[in-house]
Amino acid sequence: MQFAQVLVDVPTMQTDKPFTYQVPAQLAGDLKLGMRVIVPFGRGKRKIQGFIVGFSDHVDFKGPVKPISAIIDPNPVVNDEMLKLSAWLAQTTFSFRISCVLTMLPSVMRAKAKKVLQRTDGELPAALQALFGDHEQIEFDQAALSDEQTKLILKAVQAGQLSVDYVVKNHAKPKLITKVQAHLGQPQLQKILDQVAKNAVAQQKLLRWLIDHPKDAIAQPTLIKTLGINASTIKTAAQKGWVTQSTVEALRNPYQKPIQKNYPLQLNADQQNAVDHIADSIHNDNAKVYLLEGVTGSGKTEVYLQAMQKALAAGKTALMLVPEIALTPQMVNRVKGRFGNLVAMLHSGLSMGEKYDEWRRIDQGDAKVVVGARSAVFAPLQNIGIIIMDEEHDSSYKQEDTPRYSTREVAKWRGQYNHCPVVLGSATPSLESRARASKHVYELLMLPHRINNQALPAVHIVDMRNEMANNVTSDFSQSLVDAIKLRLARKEQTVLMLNRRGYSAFLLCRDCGFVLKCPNCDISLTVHLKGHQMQCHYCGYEQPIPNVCPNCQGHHLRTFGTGTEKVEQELNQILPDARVIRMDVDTTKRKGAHEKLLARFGSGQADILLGTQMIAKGLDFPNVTLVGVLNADTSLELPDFRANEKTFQLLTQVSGRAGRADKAGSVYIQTFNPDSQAIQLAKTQDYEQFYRSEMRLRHLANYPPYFFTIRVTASATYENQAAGTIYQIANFLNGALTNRNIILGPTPSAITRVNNKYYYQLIIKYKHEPNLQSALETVLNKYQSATRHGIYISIDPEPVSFM
DNA sequence: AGCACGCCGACT
DNA sequence: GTCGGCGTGCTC
Repeated sequence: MQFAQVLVDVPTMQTDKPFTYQVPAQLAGDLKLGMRVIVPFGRGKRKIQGFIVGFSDHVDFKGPVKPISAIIDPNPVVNDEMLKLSAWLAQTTFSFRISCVLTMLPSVMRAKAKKVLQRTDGELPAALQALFGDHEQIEFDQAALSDEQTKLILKAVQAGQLSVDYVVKNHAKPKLITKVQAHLGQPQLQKILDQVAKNAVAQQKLLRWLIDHPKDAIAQPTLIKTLGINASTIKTAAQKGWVTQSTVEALRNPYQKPIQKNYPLQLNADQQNAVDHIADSIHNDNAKVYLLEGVTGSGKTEVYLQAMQKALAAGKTALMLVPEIALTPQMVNRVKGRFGNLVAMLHSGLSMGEKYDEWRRIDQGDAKVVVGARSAVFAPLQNIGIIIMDEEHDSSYKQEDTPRYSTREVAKWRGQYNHCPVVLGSATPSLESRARASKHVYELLMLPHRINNQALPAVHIVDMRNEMANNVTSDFSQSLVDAIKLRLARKEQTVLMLNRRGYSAFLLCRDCGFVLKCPNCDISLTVHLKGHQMQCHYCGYEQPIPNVCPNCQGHHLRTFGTGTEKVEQELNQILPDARVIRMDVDTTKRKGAHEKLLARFGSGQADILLGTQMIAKGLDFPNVTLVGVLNADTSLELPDFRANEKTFQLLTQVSGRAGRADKAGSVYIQTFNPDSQAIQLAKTQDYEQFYRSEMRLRHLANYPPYFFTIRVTASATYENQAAGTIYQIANFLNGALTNRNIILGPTPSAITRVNNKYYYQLIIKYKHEPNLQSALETVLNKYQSATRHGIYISIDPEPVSFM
């Protein structure tokens, strides 16, 4: 194997193929497939990161072949499965293979090459001399240097006084700790202890500990802390030969709190049936996809846990995916309580280092169960026995930037590769999945009953048009207020949902009709009382709330569209004694804030939990007997064909938060569209009927699941560039594709300008389109050079929204 | 991406 | 004449 095929870390169309490199003799024995290496690339001395994707004995490339410079990690970081998966992913998501490889790995492996300036010989100009000081080499960070300095440096390089070198920076460093262990036997230590000076207290403490723990290897910092001694005592002890110090890899474990063990629960007949079916596939290496449709509170989680247990019992591993927001401590404790140290967690709350450590635990085979959000679908588990995807309809499973993969599709691919079942679970499956179950592509498993046959909560629809007619300007109907008061009196808890954060959606001048907009985006600014700022939810722009109209200097500015901040204020007025916790992006930004707020609510330190849709999932608080939805219309009014589906799912999910233990629950849904299908059916929580009625609408309008969809977006600095490009693409596609598909648009995207870039899009609806893949690849190739002019094309297969 | 080459206008 | 602006092409 003289040559290696290397995927270079340069995400462009022209470099999206393996490059051939020589295997130098000194690396020949160590190089393995999937290893991360450093290679020279380009004319200069530029060095970059690459991944070995193949070996060969001959070269096809005509031209000089360079040798691989070095190996980055001692072991391969990408296995055979991941190499194949990355190729498939690159093709189906129209993205670069290297981008796919990098998304599968922890972010610390996104190495960046650093330029370093090295002194060679001769006197440097005074200005540069000052820059170097005593150092022989410094980092060449052009951004931190002035133009003058850069010029001087380039001159010095040409004159041979300096040289530019490249260092590929690797952040993926395992954390190392020093362990201490007794080196002598107990009798010898005892003898030393007897002879040691009476005032050498620290040494005595250490010796006593060593005598008590003859075998233990303890982390040095822990030993220092427990004994109250310092590092020099241990150093001296090592020099005297009492102890040995060794450096080992420390894996940061983010959940070190002791977790209460829990045991499998008794299953009801439906649950048992589901577990039996899944177990059957596990034992027969059958890559079947199951749709587990269970009403809220039907015990899906217990089915998951017991199915995973079956996989472990068969000597295999288990992967469980959950929406990011549902990774609550409750969920974590439940899984950890069942499988203990075998569990690795992957979620956004971990630091980069912690994620890397968890990844390594999985890679080394120390963790057999992985629980995590979207990106955990790439966890380097081997010999997977089951993949579970909870709340499979959740939109957070779709990655919204490149590679725009669907977690569900990746999970199914891995199911095929590992010959294991994939379980998609939901109370409100996506219509796509439910339709596939009807066509027997998936096997449908139903959990129609709640645990202990508990009744579903009673749902009341409150017609807000009547409330308005009664001249009520509050965001609360009288019936909802009465219901909350009743819970307060009974010392029960309430969950209130309003799907809009901030104080109010926009600020309007009643004199001239002016609405304050973001200077960078085509969107109105949201009023936030906290910090007294107007905020853009798209680009993060902020400015103080104006006192007078910026347009006419009038004083009649009014806020419209209630957000959670305002509701919190209203609650304090209507129910001054109620203790309210508000949970939205603004109150949960800090690390751990989410958990803290939920823990406070769970322990009864508040009466009302008010939040955006982040409170709709997975919460299980037995004392919650009332759920109020303040405005069910926000998601219904979206200009998206999935508006009904999203509304029904959200209402059903949030309703499921009420009455989960022995107390009956009730739900109040306030709406201006009480007759809408989505809201009427959420009342009875009848998913099957919703499915049937919504399928009819989708069929009539040629929408998914009857059609596949793909979105092509052109973005550019100038509006005419974006528009011009998308029209050219539309023309090309009309010629290149068969006439059996439908192209919607081109149109400006719902928010045409975001962060000073213009977005235009078109949507292709198709059933079977043989030319699609090649036509879209042609589009990408054609417009690849346009990136130089700030024009970008993006292709999104099965977008979650058409906006 | 990032770098070099190369072709044009404006300076010591 | 040469310095440096940016448009273009290539990287094993």
